[in-house]
Amino acid sequence: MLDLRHVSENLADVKAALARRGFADADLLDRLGSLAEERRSIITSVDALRQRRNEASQAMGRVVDKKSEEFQAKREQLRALGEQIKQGESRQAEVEGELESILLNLPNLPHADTPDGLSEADNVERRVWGDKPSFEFGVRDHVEIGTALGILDFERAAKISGSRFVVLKGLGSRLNRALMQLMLDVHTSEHGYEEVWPPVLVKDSAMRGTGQLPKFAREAFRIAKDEDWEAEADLQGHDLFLVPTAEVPITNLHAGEIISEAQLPLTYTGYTACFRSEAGSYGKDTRGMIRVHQFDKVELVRFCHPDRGDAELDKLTTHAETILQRLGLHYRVVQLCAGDMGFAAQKSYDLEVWLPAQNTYREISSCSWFGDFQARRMKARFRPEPKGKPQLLHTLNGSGLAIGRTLVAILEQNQQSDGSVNVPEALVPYMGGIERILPP
RNA sequence: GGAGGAGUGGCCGAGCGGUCGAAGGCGGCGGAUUUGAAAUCCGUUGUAGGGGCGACUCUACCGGGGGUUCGAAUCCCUCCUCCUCCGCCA
Repeated sequence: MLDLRHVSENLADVKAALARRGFADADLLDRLGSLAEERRSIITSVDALRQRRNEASQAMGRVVDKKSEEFQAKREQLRALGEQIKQGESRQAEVEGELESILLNLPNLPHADTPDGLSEADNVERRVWGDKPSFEFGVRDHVEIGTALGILDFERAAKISGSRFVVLKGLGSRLNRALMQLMLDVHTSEHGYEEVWPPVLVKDSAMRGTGQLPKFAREAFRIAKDEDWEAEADLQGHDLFLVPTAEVPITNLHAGEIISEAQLPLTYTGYTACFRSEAGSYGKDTRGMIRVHQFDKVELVRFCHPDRGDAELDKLTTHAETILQRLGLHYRVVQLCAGDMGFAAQKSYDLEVWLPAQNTYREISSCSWFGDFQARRMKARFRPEPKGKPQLLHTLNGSGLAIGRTLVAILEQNQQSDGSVNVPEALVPYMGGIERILPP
């Protein structure tokens, strides 16, 4: 969420910044400006009325004879004043409600470093690691490879759960588990993250905190708690959502808290299954396990001092990259342009791994710096040393990595002419010494 | 699912419907004392939003929301959370 004061005092700048990401609803921002003004004048007048009432009420408390006519008359007067206050308060609540709903739907302002552009095509390649593997045989995609090896089963997944699901079997399942362990081990013991295993069902307040709600409700799976199932459209805390990423529960760990500055940065890594409805992506990546409703991911989350955000983003990105390097997977890093960034991000790098069967790089990690955007929604603050006023934290997160897509990349980049797949050296210990997955 | 109990400031904990943003303690900060430290003493110490160049001032907040009242931390309703006991359960 953007700061109301900042937005209303810098309307033109905010409009321009939002336009960079393709958000061009100038009327909405004007509406916000006039509401902000109205809000201030209501507060001023209601406060004055309240002050009058407080003084008068206190005077009444000191009156000895509470049965006197004077007292009765005064009481009538104050009753009218009370009505006025009530009216003012309800108008204030109305105005603030509308302001909040506008603010909750405004995306973050792109950072000055974020390049211009409105689509994926405008992203900027920052670096490339490794070389494209070359094959002297026709490359096959992960669906073919995995199915032939008997480690991926899309047909049975569809039987059980429908399209966009996969069953991992045998060494496929083991590979998935090995990846999870490798990632968590590296991030905890080499990069200093604290490991957490959070709930994957979360309240709407958590989804709001990180920015998934209210705008992207359709992209989440929602669990109804009781027979309200279809009845209630508004989200009043009765429902739970399946997390689309561990970012949600882990970032919300510190919602409503005030952290002491000395504890910063706070860094967490955690594995969760992730659930996405993929509404609006019909027909996109329908084959294979690139885009599925349920996948596994190890996430990295950092909370830091506002001055450190940029450096923290570089660090976080490097941590995610380490995994790809350990696995020997060819990839590149692109910086997202303003229009391609997520709703809450102000600066983002994507890690894109090479998929030979698609002859393209595909996102396997997205590392973002959110500034105080999420922190404001969550009320996550820190206290500057030694005795300063609480200030909003900065939050960052990135996939480290999406396990499913990593598995795809391994199958495709490490495929052999005989249909087997080499297990990356770093994973061999986690695979019980198995170095190669052979066809049955 | 059934029966009870509780939610107050960073923490603990008091609080007859008016003088309560809230006693007291702990913690934090500043100072005195000390060669230094501990101990002791004195002072200070919430958040947010208005107004003012500023000193400052006003308003709101005692789990959330609603109500009663001239006036609510205190009374009523409702929701949420936590705890205890019983049942069920991986």
